[in-house]
Amino acid sequence: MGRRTRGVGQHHGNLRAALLDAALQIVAEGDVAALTLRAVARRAGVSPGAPYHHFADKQALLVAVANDGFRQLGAALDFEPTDPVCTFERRCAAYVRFALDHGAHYRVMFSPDLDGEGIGQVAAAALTAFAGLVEAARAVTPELDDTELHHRAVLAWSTAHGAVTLQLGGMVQQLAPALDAQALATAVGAACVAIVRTR
Amino acid sequence: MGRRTRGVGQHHGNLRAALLDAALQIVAEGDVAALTLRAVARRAGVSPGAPYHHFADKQALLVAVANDGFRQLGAALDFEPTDPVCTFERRCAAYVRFALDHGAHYRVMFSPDLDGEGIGQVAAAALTAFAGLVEAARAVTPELDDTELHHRAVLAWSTAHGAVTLQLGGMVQQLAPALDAQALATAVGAACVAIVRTR
DNA sequence: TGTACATCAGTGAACGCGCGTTCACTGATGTAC
DNA sequence: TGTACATCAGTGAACGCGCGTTCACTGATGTAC
Repeated sequence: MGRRTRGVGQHHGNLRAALLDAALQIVAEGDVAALTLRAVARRAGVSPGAPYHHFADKQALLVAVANDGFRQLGAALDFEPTDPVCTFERRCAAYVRFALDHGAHYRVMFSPDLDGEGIGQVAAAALTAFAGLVEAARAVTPELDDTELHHRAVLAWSTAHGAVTLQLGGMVQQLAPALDAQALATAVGAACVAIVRTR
Repeated sequence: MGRRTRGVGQHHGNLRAALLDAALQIVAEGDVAALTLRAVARRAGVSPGAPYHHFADKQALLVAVANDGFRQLGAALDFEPTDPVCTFERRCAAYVRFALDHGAHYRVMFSPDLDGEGIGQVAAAALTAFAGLVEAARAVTPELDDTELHHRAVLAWSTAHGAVTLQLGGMVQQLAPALDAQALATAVGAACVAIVRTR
């Protein structure tokens, strides 16, 4: 259980975590396309076969990264609700802030390369996050029926997700240089409130 | 210039266009990751080397698809302005409608795989599209300064882009089954108006 | 209208590469006695 | 405290594959005379 001397050619100690870390580093530097199992192993200083002692295959590694991300996102959005509008606004802004602070995680979480087994888990995690958004919206406009509430929540999520995607792609920087990560998060929060309250 | 008999082993006639078509078909069926030059050639019924008579390399093919998409998007958004609010709303909705109707195009247009030469062209096209959005927003709220106008336009674009991305990923279908493409476009239009007008 | 010829747009085989995955192996670790 | 042994978590070589790209080639097309 304790640290061991990192002598040549034997056990690593905590390779699983190191592989997840390495994966995030790779995504942070290049795009998701650079995220190959061999590159991850290389980055972790380990042979190409080593990851298979911790993950069934490449997909399992991707799924683990995504689940990790959704877990952290859940934690980032989990704070005591206060005033309904304020809570909803903060939640939306926190979503954007988290996504921009954890760009690599976020990219994997929404990567179209996520496929096969275990993706159900990931989808469920995304759904849970969305449910939180719906509930926060319900507190703001309790008079709306469930369908309308879901529609508004989809629009709010679209705004947050779109802002994150455009920013991570470097486009916001080009179009509105004054909008840094923090300002973007705040602006998205306000926009989401406007969306839910409109009409 | 006329059609020729498609006899074995000779000229194709209009391979360039056929390759662009094939690329779109492939993206429409799988994800962008399935879009390999060899797959495109295969789909077009041609040898792996043939595309090189029409495109310098794989990137050039991607760029051509993206430029094609932006050109068509520009056309879809180019209609006579009427009432400012109505025009802005219609433009945003038309953006979403176009993107969903041309999902394959859209995916390539915003693919992170777009790199290298010629990407400047694509970026310029995206910027032009954005400028149109800003102008439409300016007509709605002429009292805002340029910076604030750009910020609102970024948020509106985020909403449209996010909605398209989530829908193309199949997530909207899961979260709000009643929101089909048309309804989503309409809802995004209304949301964008709310965003630009807010405060 | 024919003929010679340059050009164009294909073919198909080949290249080197990095990928995901497998597998026999090996040395370190932890446990039973 | 030692010793025998099962297990664990690595190595590194190898596999087959599809990729992007190149290249010598070839047959069809279009033009000059």
